[in-house]
Amino acid sequence: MQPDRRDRRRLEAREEIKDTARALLAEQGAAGLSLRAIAKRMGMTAPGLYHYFGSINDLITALILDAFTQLAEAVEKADADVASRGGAERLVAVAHAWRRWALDHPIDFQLLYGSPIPTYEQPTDTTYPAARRSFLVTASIFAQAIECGEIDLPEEYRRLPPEIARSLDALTGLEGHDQPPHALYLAAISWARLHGHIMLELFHLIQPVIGDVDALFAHEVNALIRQVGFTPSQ
Amino acid sequence: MQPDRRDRRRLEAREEIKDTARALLAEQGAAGLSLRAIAKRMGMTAPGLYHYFGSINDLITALILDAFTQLAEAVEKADADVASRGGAERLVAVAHAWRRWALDHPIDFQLLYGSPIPTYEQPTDTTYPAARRSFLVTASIFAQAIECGEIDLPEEYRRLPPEIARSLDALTGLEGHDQPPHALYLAAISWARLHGHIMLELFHLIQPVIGDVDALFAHEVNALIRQVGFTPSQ
DNA sequence: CGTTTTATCTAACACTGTTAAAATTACGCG
DNA sequence: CGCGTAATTTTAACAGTGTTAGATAAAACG
Repeated sequence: MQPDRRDRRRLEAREEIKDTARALLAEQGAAGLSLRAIAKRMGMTAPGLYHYFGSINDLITALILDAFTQLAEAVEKADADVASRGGAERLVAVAHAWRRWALDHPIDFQLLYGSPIPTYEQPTDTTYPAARRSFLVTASIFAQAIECGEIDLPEEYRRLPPEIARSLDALTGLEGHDQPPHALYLAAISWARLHGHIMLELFHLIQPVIGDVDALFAHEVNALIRQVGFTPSQ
Repeated sequence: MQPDRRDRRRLEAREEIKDTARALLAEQGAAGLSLRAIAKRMGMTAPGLYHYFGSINDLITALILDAFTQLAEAVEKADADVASRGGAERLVAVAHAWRRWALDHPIDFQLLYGSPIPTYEQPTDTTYPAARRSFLVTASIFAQAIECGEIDLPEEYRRLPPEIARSLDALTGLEGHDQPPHALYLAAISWARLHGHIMLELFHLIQPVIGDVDALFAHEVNALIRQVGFTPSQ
């Protein structure tokens, strides 16, 4: 017997299903995603897919995990491209890459950070590690910037609330979280600011008042850089 | 004939349908919402609902509009309760009321700012005015604070990007937008920051790293107050 | 070749939104 | 009161959905 060959065939089939789902998702949005549609496009029938995914929820979860790593890779690449520069520039690059990926993959992004499928319930324990990968890029930048003295922490971020400091202390050193508390905190609030802009933009809620959302985002990223304490001259 | 009586009956039926939908939504989430479920609970059949709503999309849109005004009223009330105080305190009150409403009505909030129903497409031109009402509360606070000299604009917000300034200038004076450009801009970025925190919190994405999200939000609101230039002493 | 495992299909169930047509109810007026 | 009209509501049906059970085809192994 050749389990490799069979397993490979099985994995290929899983990939083909996911690719078809992604294509359907891109063409017709979340409403166009259905097992029967996927199966028809692949030349088979819906129940056949159950040999590769236990349910449509499992399939969606797989798509979400893939999308998270795709986002993380885009963000990591953007960071790597300017790795030689200072933390401020790296953070700017990461922020713009993050937004760009969201705008280029709106359905995937809503799959990650919205809940476009009513029947679908996100298995938080599974998806969070995938979500964390992008976050850690930001956290690492802050960690290094703090260590290198690129950041002069403003008063409001110098002393963290004790409850939060406790959580962050407990986290530091744990599984991949080798960043100091301040880096994690700054990364978290940066993530939230970034995320808010992107989501409002994706839903076209901020365009009517601001108009040029590109300029808004660029300006706000610059403001963020200053407000977290990056020294302007550097 | 008494059109008033019939119209009133019709409006009451519409309200009953929406209330039933809200109850179903609260009990079973977005997945539990269906015309047949609503009809069954009301003691009628699904096609009967079509005399009150053209489609389930129309019904959802109505729910969204109601939720937007409910959010706006909560925010306006929070502002009114501290109307005598300074802009900083008003903004803090509004921010917390906003978050509180979101946490107390997670499904409604996702209905507003997510797209929980795949087949549903938001009629932006209809929902945006409703969304704007909450936004205008924040904008008004900023407008008054700027006028009263409560705000000493930091460098990064003193000069706005020309593309944005142009949009904001065009908006000022138009339909209810009597706020100066800087007030609108500060309100927009505050909204985005607020929104990002709330969304990440609703999806339980920020708890694993921060822990005490109440403390995080309170701290970030305080940071926002300072960063937009509210004088600390006031 | 036969056997056994793997993969896929057909049929069915309980749902979904929606439409057409029929049936029922309520109302105003002579 | 009773008739006629208009407003409601129901039944039946269509085309979808995810999912399961059981039969069937295909491939792999001895």
